[in-house]
Amino acid sequence: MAQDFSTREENYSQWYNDIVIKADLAENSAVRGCMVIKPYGYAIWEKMQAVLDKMFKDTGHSNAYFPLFIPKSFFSKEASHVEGFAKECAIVTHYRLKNSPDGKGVIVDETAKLEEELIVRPTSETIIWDTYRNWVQSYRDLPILVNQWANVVRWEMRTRLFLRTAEFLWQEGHTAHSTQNEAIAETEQMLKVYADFVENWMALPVLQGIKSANERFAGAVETYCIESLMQDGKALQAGTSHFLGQNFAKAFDVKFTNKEGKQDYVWATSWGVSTRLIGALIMAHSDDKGLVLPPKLAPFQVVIVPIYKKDEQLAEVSVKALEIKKALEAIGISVKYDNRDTQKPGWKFAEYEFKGVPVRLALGPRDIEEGTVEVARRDTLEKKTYSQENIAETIKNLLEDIQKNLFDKAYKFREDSTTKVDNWEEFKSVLNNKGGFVLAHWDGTSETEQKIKEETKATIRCIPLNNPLEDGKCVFSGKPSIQRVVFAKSY
RNA sequence: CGGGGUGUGGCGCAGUUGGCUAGCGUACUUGCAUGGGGUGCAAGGGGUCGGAAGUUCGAGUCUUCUCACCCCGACCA
Repeated sequence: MAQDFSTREENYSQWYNDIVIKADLAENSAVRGCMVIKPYGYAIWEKMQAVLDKMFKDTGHSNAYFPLFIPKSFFSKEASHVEGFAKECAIVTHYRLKNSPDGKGVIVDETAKLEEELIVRPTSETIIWDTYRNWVQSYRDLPILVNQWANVVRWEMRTRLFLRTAEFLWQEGHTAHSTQNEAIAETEQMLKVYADFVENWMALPVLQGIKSANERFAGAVETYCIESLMQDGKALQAGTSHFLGQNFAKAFDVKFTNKEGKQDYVWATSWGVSTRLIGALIMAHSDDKGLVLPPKLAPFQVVIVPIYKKDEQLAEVSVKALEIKKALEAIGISVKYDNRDTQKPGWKFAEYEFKGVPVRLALGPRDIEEGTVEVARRDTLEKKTYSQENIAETIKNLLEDIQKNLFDKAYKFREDSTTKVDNWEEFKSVLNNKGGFVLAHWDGTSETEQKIKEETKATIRCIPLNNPLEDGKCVFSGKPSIQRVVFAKSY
């Protein structure tokens, strides 16, 4: 069978869709905007969850679970929050169905109308802060360090698998603190956790920074983010961490008695990453032959494909293959031995290639005779024959090398795609022709950012942490500026 | 939510100004050969043409409505 993928060059978004479908990660469901995450795609999410969950626990957090439904009245308690989410909420209005009078199916029973309508959570701040009120009396009850793994619903107009769906999976951390400084430290700590995860596990370099007022989370005082760059030159926000100040504490009346015996509102944070990370993972590393996965997140890191003609040969090859599998597993490498007789070796090679398995071993009668094994790496598509001696060690090093190579490649791409720009013409030209991150001076006003967005589609992705100060003139308004900020078109 | 497009065996598609038995590729099943990069040959099974209503002697084809998906906008993680 010939090439059945779109290439990045031909049609980037089609290429992305093809990979999601053909690598068996997810598919559209019967429900508009909602996807089915298939086992292979879900396995990646489970790996992400496992790593992040440990990171959260290691920083002192515990998991809990709050309801899917939120009373409508909760939403209006925090003004900017409701404004931010009102337009994309799913609402439960009734609790019963009945048989249709015409005998065809069921209809909503109008007599079963809910006293108070329920919102399907687009995020859980309101229900959680309403709950926290009862958990906090004294500074001794703080901090509260809770995370939940959940699904949320945002009624999006236009959806794309993993990148934007009406329902998605995520984690949301919600913490409460007795001081502002402690809450800010928590916000920054979790940003670092995300950056660590995305760089060291997803092999994707990120910029860490804070959002401009326009891009800030609805209800936050400050939004911190990590921003990554995709191969088409568009930015993707990989994670956010919010310092919520006392906004939600005031809205939900969460007070505590401090050491001085005085009442004060608690200080809050929230932080989250979602299944969108899988979209980032796909777009960051994959090529025209399909998915490319970093070894640390691949559902299985190595696949062994036996080559044989007769059953006796398969038996012989299998002995060796299982021996190698065992040796690899002994040092923590996950291995699939694909001895299905229903598919040909060549077919399997192609399949594992577009599913992004980092390393493929082929083992046949010739190898048995010569004590060798053929090793193919997915990232560079190189094929080499190694001795079976020390094969586990060889593969271990190879996996580490692949992980590093993917990061380095993505890092180089980001560096090559980052441009300093000092005038408006150049700004527009770089965005339209080259894309990527554009570092430019900005006068700090929302109006300017808004106008730039209208003219170029680019937004401020972040103001980097520890950003070097540098006098200059705003690329749009010409007004004085003290630093460059990061502009890009984004997902 | 606006503009454009597409819905025909699992998947990808063809189907003329309405016409008689709805095709092709691939996948699937069986057999034989094959097996170090998506095997070859042969024989088979599978479709109320997205759904509903209408026009007509006759609808995959025309009309209206509806649903879903894709692309481009506005909005958003």
